[in-house]
Amino acid sequence: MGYPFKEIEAKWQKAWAENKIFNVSADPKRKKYYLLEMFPYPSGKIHMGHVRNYTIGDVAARFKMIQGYSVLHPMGFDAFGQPAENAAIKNKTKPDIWTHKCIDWMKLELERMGFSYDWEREVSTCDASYYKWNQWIFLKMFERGLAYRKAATVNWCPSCETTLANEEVIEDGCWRCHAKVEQKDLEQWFLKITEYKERLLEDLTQLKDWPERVLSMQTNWIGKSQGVEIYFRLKDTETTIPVFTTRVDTIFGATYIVLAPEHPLVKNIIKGKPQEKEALKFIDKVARESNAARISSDVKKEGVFTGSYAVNPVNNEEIPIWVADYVLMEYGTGAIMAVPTHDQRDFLFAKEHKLAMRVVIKSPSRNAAMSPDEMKEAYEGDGTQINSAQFDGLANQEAKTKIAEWMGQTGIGKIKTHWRLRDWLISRQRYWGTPIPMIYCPKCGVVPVPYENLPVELPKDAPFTGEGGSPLGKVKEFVNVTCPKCKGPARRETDTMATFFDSSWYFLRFCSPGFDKEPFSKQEAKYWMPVDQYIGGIEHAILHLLYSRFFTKFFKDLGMIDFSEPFTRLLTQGMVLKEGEVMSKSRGNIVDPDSIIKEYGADTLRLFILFAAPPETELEWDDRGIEGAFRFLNRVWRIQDNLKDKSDAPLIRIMHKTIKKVTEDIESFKFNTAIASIMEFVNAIYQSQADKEVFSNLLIMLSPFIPHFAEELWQALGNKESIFKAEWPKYNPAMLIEANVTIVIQVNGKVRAKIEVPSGTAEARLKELVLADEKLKPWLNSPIKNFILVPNKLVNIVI
RNA sequence: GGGCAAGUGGUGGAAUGGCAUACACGAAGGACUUAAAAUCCUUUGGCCGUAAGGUCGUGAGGGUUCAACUCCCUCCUUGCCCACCA
Repeated sequence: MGYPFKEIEAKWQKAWAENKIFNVSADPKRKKYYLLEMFPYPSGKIHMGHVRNYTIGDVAARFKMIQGYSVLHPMGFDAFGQPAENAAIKNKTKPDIWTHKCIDWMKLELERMGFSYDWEREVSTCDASYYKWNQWIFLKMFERGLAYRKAATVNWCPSCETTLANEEVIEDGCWRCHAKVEQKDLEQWFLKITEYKERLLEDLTQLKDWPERVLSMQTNWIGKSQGVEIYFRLKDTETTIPVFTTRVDTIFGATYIVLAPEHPLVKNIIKGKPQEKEALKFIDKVARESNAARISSDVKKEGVFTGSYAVNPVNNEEIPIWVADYVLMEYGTGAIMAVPTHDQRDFLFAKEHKLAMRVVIKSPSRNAAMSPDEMKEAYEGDGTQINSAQFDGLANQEAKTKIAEWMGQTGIGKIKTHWRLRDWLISRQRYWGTPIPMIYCPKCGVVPVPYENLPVELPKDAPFTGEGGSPLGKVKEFVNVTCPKCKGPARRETDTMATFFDSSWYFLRFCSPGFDKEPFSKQEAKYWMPVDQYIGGIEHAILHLLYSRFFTKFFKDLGMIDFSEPFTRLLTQGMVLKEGEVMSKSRGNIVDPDSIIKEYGADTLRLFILFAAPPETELEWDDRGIEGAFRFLNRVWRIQDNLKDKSDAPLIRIMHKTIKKVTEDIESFKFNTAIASIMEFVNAIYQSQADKEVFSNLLIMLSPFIPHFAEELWQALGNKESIFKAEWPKYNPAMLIEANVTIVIQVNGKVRAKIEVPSGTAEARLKELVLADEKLKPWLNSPIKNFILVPNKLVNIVI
């Protein structure tokens, strides 16, 4: 029962496609708006997360469209990647066939939701016409030394049999299958994202319309930390041990040094010492432990004395050198100076091993410095320098600068900045990805494939079983090539690119999807870019967004674009939950969008999802909420049969208020409250009588949310053009001013009465009226101390 | 351990210094109906009260203010991200 959504939705989806109302081209006379949602991985079925993401985007796109913008709203598929390979093995087909089947099906589902995409711009990253440009970009990076090869210990997932980027290792497990990650040595291709670290960090300040959360995650990931590298000398030798510290103000409190167990110096300095045997045993033990185990044992910090001493360059003090598991070789110099009084980890370690301590910062909240014996924990706060020679008496923050300068001058140390960001490992020993366009020649070495030979096409029939090694290595015609330089026999690179490469620039490709001279047309990109609004999940807050920013800066350096940030505004939508848990196959709590569309229609699904929660927060799925949304649509549907010649004056006032509220709310992505105020408006129509004009405005306001429904009723009113060519209604500010206003009267902050007075009543007159109010009499039994007036709203009488 | 969010009726949520709980769901009652569905109308935070009305109430405690869900401090809980990062 209910309105005939099935026919209506099919009818308008067809009509919109035939009339190409969502197909746009660059039009310098109109203002552009580029709205982009993160394109999906074609798994075969859309889920509620997609529906939510794309519905939010569709509202914004259609809203801008009705406001007269030239709106670019494209869609495509992030089509390379492991799951297609796995699915192809399982279903005894080929990734190519499998993926295209999935794309066709998903496209159908997206069309059924009524999204306003310009399908003429569709791209799939697995098509040679797309990945050709991945290879082109790679070659450009190679020319500039940004793509390089190096032997490295890499994260290896034994289950997926491939290498993983640092970013893809989550708490010692593979990000996809959670299998325990192992370490393995391989020759790999890296992208030098670290070359852009300063710009990636600095430009975050330009991103005023990104969520705070995402900015701080990116900042943490880049991980800039400023400090000093101090050169300790190994006692009785000329060997220096550099250590990195951000707390150079505590240098006079350093009472020992700690090296990471993997530190290259360790084996040297224990040689022949009585502690050698014990130390070797310890190092071996740590080496066998996984990273996770090392981190989880955070309660107890283990370590051994090496038998050697270092000389503290600031005071020539000899201090013991230890090896401990809480120092990591990957960070800093793999060696630290330990200041147990002012660093909690050092404190615990020193207590455990009865090492010396010295206080060098006096807390401002105490008269005298603490003695190390009475300390229960390290003091990590600010204070005044003590026991610090010529720096005594300085505030420690000031001392930081002074000591660093002094060290620089004397050569004791050097101001240094450390970064957490590592270069990006993009080689994958997998089939379903972009072939890396490189050739290995026994004579010429590493030779890039010439531009005119692109694309290096992925062979259609690689024999892959999912077991070890790269499937491309088994295709002889692919591997065996002639060297472009010497024409001698050579071997092709058989690794493919990480799929994050594909998605790092697709937003540029959408500007000119068929362009065949370069990855994108500079002219088109100049018109459409940057993306005005980007929408997607928080799970991409670091990787995808960081890589896209990196690529954008690279294109700027190539002179292809003149902006440095790709996404002006970013919205990260919340997840869809059911019974408080994320919808997922493994939990078995999935609601299939298709079944909802069949039963209630796409408009009902859209309305529910937009109304149930604001876009950024989590959304709790509720079957009854769907029915509520459907009921509302039917309620609006019935209005058309009861239109009158003239609307009531109060209803027209409410309409103007509603227009204001809905316009502002949509602009700030508060779709739930925009819909709520439309519902109030509909309730008011039911209490009153509406004419065609009022109803038309109602439909336009509804159209971004429930497009088929609004279009149907719009044209049923006799309109020949699409509602999306109509004009967004404007409110008349004069209609918002009420003749009478209700004034809330408080006594000592508590509401005691309400009176209705003409809008703009003067204070003296209002006071008179208020004090005459009968209801207030019992409360005004003491002298009035103060009379506070908030115009047209409230008075508070203080007694 | 650090950072960032968030905590409001039976439920999703609204209000960002000025009437706490808009809008919706659910529930209860009524109208229509042979009946049901659908629809329409009414009520719906707790406690006291027949009622008028009073009183308490936005995770806990304190503070600022004429006035605090909103701002400040301390704490608790949950979620997300980072993490022996020197």
